[in-house]
Amino acid sequence: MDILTQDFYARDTLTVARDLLGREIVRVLPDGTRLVCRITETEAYIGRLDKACHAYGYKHTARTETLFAPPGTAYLYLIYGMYHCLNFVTEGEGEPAAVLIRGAVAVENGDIIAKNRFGCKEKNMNAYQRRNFLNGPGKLCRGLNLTRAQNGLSLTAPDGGLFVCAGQPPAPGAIQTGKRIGIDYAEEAVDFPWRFWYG
DNA sequence: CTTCAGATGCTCT
DNA sequence: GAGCATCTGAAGA
Repeated sequence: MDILTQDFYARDTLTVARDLLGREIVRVLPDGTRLVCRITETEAYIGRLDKACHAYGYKHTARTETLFAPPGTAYLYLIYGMYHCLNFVTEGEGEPAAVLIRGAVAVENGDIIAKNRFGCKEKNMNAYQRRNFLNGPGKLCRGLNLTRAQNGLSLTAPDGGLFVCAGQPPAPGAIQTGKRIGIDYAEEAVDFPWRFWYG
């Protein structure tokens, strides 16, 4: 198992966001079951200069403390009262930044992920469910059974039950870039092309 | 295919 | 009290 180390996350956030495409998120359940999915869509958030980032202007609050944690830390928070978003902390000492995981495809134990999402087996999903399986941050967290209970976990320690493996990154030419989703409040930052996807 | 309202609770002012 | 890095189901074109 080639688990990505802290060096991977301790880089420029835009670089990490691109480089995370094709990588595999491994979620080890308490009973040892491995839920695995491949990352297909990411977004970068950089507190230093990005009004869409929770820690814009180095703002410290109870929620943003995780963004100041070492690179390779999982940042999870509750959104709209009922969904969760999974991020990976990037950059380095004192620089609050992270990559939001917006989309993925199931690789291992898809039946359990499908059960978390729709209460059925992967094979029994209808066409609409297949198309909308893990293509959103809230959907991904629901499928992998991730909540704020995992906030602050280290992604570089295998015993945490959440880490990322090397996987198979796409060819650079296959990566598409665009504006981020759902941050209309962020003034000039709404136009930053910090969303990456492929496939 | 599209738009649209409602759900639901934490976070920050 | 206002707003939120979302999703779903229903209804219409």
